[in-house]
Amino acid sequence: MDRPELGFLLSRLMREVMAREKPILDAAGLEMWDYAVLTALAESDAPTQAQLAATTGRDKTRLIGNLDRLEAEGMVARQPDPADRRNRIVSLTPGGAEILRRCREAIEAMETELLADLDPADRAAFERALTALAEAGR
Amino acid sequence: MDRPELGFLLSRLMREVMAREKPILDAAGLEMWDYAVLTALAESDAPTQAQLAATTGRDKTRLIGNLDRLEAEGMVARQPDPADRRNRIVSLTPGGAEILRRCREAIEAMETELLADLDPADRAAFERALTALAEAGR
DNA sequence: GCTGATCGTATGCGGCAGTAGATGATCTGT
DNA sequence: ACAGATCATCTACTGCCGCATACGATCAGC
Repeated sequence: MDRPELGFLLSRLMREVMAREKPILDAAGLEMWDYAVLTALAESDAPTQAQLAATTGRDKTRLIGNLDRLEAEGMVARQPDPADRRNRIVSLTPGGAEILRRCREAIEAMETELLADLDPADRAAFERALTALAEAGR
Repeated sequence: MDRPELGFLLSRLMREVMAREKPILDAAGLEMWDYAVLTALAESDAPTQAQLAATTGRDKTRLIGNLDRLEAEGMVARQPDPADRRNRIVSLTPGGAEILRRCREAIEAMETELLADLDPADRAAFERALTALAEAGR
C-alpha cells in the first residue's frame, strides 16, 4: 500500500496552481491574499473583519493592511456596523466585483486547462471529493 | 459553473492535513521539512544535496541545516561522491529509515481516516487524479 | 596547467508570517 | 452607572522563507 503521501501530492499541486495563478493576479495588480479576500467577500455577505480573517485564514492584523490597500484602490468599502459600531462591515464595490469577475474567469479557464487531461469521471469525482474534504476541515 | 476555487479548496485541505500530521511528527521529534527530506531520501537513491533540494522544493542553503541536524541524530549520512568529490551523497541510515517507517505508518493511518467518509469509488478517483495532477507539475 | 563552472557551506538581506500587548471606541451584564 | 469583554488598529518581537553573495574544494575543457 505504498500510497504516495497525501501531503506531498497536495503541496506539489498547490505550488503548480499558485504558479499558474500568479501571472493572472499580477496582471490585475492583486496579491494572492487580495484575491482570497475579494473571493471571500463575494461569497459571504456583509462580513466583519474578524469573520473575514477567520474564513480566509489570514491573521486579523495582517488583514488590515490588505483592506487598507483594497479600500484605497476602490475595490472594497468599510462601513461601521449600525447594529454594533465596533464592527467594520466590509463589502465589495462594483469596481472590485468587476476586477474579481475578470480574475475569476481567467483562473477558471486556467483550472479547466489544468484538469483537462483527467478522465472526465475522475475529474468530477476529484472535484467532489476535494470539496467534501475541504469542508471536513470546517 | 460556479466551481469552487481549486486553489482555496487545496489550501484548506492542505492546512487540515498538516494540522493532523504535526502531532505525529512532534512525537517523533521531526520537523515538517525533516519528514519531507527523509521521505525523498527513501524514494530516490543516493541523491546529492542539490538534487535533494530540488525534489523537496527546499532552498539548498536551508537544507544544510536540516541535514546537519538529521546527521547529528544519526538519521542520515553524508558521504563524498567517489565519482565527483564536490558532491555529498545523502543516504538514510537504518535508524532513520526506522523512524521514517513509523511516522509514515501513523500518517497513512491518519490519511485513511481522513478519507474514510468518501465514497470508495470517489476516493480511488481522487487519489488517481491527485497523483496525476501532482505529476503534471513535474 | 589555466580558466571557468559546479557543489557544499556560511552569512546577511528583505519580506512575510503569527503572536502579544496597548489603546480607544463600543457593547453587554448587572 | 460601572466593570469587563469585544473589535479594529498599531507596534514590537520572533521566526522562517527565498535570494544573493562569497569562499574553498573540486571538476572539465582547452
